[in-house]
Amino acid sequence: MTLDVKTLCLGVLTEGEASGYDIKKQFEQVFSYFYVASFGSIYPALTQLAQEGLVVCREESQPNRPDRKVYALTDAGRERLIKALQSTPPRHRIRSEFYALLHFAHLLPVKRVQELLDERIADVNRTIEEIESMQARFKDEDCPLEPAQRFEIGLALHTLRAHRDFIQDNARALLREARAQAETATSADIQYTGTSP
Amino acid sequence: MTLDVKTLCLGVLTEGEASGYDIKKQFEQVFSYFYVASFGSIYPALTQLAQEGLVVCREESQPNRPDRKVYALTDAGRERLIKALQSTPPRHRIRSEFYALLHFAHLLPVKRVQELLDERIADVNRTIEEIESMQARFKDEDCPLEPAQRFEIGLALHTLRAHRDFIQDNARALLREARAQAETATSADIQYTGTSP
DNA sequence: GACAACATGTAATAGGTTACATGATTTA
DNA sequence: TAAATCATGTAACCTATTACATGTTGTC
Repeated sequence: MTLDVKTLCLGVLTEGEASGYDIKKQFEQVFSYFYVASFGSIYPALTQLAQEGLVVCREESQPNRPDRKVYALTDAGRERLIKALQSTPPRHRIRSEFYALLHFAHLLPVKRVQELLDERIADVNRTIEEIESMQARFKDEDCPLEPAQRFEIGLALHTLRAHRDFIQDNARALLREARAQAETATSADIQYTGTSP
Repeated sequence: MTLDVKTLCLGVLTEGEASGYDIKKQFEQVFSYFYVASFGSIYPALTQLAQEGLVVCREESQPNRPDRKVYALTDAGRERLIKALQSTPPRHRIRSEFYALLHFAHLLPVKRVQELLDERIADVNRTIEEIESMQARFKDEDCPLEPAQRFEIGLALHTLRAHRDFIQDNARALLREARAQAETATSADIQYTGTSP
């Protein structure tokens, strides 16, 4: 079994009522570094959960704002969530264009490789900042994080920083080697430089 | 654009001819920690690539073995690959049941949390060993890895070890806190212990 | 006047996975 | 004799993304 959007929605709803829009924000702010979901999967998920009686829906009209559908967890929903959490194996999959591109970097101009490394560092830094700002938000609101959530955030930050630091510490040497190899290579037959006539 | 199975197949074929079966092995042995693909996606990918003229196929019969279809990269295929590598943004997505489960660990018995951490450590160690054995294989065969490939492997190992070490260094404290919280909680209303009558 | 935030939803499409069908040979 | 390795392929299914449709209010 795999933890799908439906189950994660139940999870978000353990923290209180929410609309599909709210849940999307929660996904972005809290789960984004290990789970991505779009409206196109969240709205249908909520509809299904309501049909199964795992959530209840109440329509709310607001002044100067579109109506919203506010969902709340039912007892059945809570049970279902806990069963799912009990039986889901703790998988962790990576789908990385970055690693794949590195693997074939010898087919690319050195400039492009440098770009890849720079973009990756920027990306990781953005993720780190997002997680840190979430951390700060929870501190302010004094809605305390669970111990396992602090652990989770600590682990994510530690892992991301190690990843970034390795790139920063070894990028120079890699680019130097790559440049040396590019010069040695018999002109244009190995690398695509984009400069052949 | 996203780096799909078709493009990765072209990539594998830059290292020489291969059958679908060979390519699957390459995916498992070399890409497995950042890209997973099954036969159900590889075989159709090769058929399509052949139709597009990006690879050529030659049927080979072997004694005491089933026939195999050996694919080779064409010039068009090589060009297409390089264009894809040039234009693909270096994304890196994680889909982690492990992190998700940690996020809702307060809904689970401490024993289950311990299990999750243990399984994760075992998983990471398995991945590390796989990568190290691949590294060793390349050393033996004296088919030297490209600089960027050594970088890639170094980065993966460094990141995985940091991830594992954080878990190992902090698991005890987490479990202690979780146990303390479980005792404080007013009996069965927060946690599912599986022991209520 | 354009864009972002608020708010929900659907249809087409993408990009896989899983399970099944088939079958010989080698190894434990 | 059971299982693993070699070898290819398809059909059903799943899950989620992208793009679109619709409309208000507040901000630059």
